[in-house]
Amino acid sequence: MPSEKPAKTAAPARTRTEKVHQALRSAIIEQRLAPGSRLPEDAIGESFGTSRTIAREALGRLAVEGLVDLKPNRGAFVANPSLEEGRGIFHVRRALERAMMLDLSGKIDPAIAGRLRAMVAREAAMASTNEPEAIRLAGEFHLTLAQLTGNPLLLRYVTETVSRCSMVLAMYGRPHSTDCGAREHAAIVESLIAGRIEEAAELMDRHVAEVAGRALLNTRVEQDIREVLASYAQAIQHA
Amino acid sequence: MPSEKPAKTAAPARTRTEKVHQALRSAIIEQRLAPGSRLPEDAIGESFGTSRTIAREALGRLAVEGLVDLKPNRGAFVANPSLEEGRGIFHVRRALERAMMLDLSGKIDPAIAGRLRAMVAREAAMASTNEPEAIRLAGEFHLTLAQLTGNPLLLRYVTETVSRCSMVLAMYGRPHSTDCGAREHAAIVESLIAGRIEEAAELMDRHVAEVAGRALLNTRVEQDIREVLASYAQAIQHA
DNA sequence: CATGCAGTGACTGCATACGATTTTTTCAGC
DNA sequence: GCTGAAAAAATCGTATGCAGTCACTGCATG
Repeated sequence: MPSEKPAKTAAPARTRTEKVHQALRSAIIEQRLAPGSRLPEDAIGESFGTSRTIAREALGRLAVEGLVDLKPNRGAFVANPSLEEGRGIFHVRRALERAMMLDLSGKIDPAIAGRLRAMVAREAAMASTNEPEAIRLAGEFHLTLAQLTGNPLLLRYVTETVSRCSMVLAMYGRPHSTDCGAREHAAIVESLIAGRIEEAAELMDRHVAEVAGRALLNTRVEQDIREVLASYAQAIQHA
Repeated sequence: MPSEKPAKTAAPARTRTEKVHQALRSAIIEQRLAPGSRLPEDAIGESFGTSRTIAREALGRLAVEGLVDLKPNRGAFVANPSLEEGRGIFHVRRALERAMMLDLSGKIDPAIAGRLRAMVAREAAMASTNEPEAIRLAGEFHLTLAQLTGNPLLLRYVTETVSRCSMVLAMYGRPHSTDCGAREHAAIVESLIAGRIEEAAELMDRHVAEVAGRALLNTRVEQDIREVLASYAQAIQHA
């Protein structure tokens, strides 16, 4: 049982289905639920004090979002993207965030500028003291920018890709590879505020590419049980 | 009752939920269901010979896709994007399809080249004789390219945006504004086959922008009842 | 010792039932 | 006839129950 409460997102979540939907999403993104693990409807219902109906519906929606795999007659599993899929997700995110920056042209007034600077400052402060919080803030930074475009679809896609990217990073990224984000975010914000949109877009593009590169290039994680067991099998043979 | 059968998509759709999900999606995209119309769970269940459970789950998933609006305790409605949202959707699509083209670098072998040329040829042939089919083929062209990238997320997003763009076009586009697509598609394919990826991306970018522009730029539809009634109110005052 | 097969258990797929909430209709009072 | 409140209808939100399907275990067989 997790000791700390899961982070709450924005919306109030009227119905239980939505509550469970969001809770599961957070749990998956925050890696409380390991990729590939089973998600039985019963267990979820019991955890949240609801019936299977709710759990079932939430799982269906998460499947649409790509956070869980739904296998017919077998049940739901936390998505377990391959390294290759991870690269693909980052690729899409990069394109989206570039478009997002271009869309922000003329939408940065002084009040917003202040808010963005404050966000980045908080992020920088957390970088050395509270890493999980820093990671969360880094993600929120991108989401805030997406929100500023006023484009609901863009917001949805950026939200989804950011979620899945953090999942991929947790799976394949090296630890401590995230703390460098604040400085880059700051540069992006300053370009944005100065109205140098093209430059900001370029910076963002490189930022996302670098985050992807840091994590995905050289790491390799065994996907298959057999790969994991191979080394043990060898050990046995040598013994 | 519709006389022709709805078009079937790729997947076999094992469960009834998935079947209803896909059927509703097709119905919405093909404009069989007008934007804004109610989607009562009972009615849907009855139409498909299932219980509300199925209908409800399908609606929830469609809501995640953005094709229906789910209002708490009120029910589901076919999405009714404003002109502004329509522009936003096209904006996202443009970014995605640009990324898609760049992703196709080195993935066009002779066999694929042939397939693409054939597709465009069929499209051109249909342009004057069978317009609905031409529109369908035009959409399929984009989907085929997305599939060729081998990036599942990109495919999903392109599929979604293409769907929603055709919806938006049907709502706000002028009639007969779609037939010019084949020539542009041909140019894109030739650049692609020749390996001039940057050029192909540029062409695609302009292509999507133009499709959007043709439809959305000069048309204006009153979104709000009040806007519609404003002129009448004025007339009364003048009388 | 490896392989095939039937029994068992767990879990999903779907339908139905009931309480809650919203919308519409009805009807009394002005 | 219009306004407003109360009753009625419609429809959603959720729980529960049953049947179907799949995976797994253990045993028999080559």
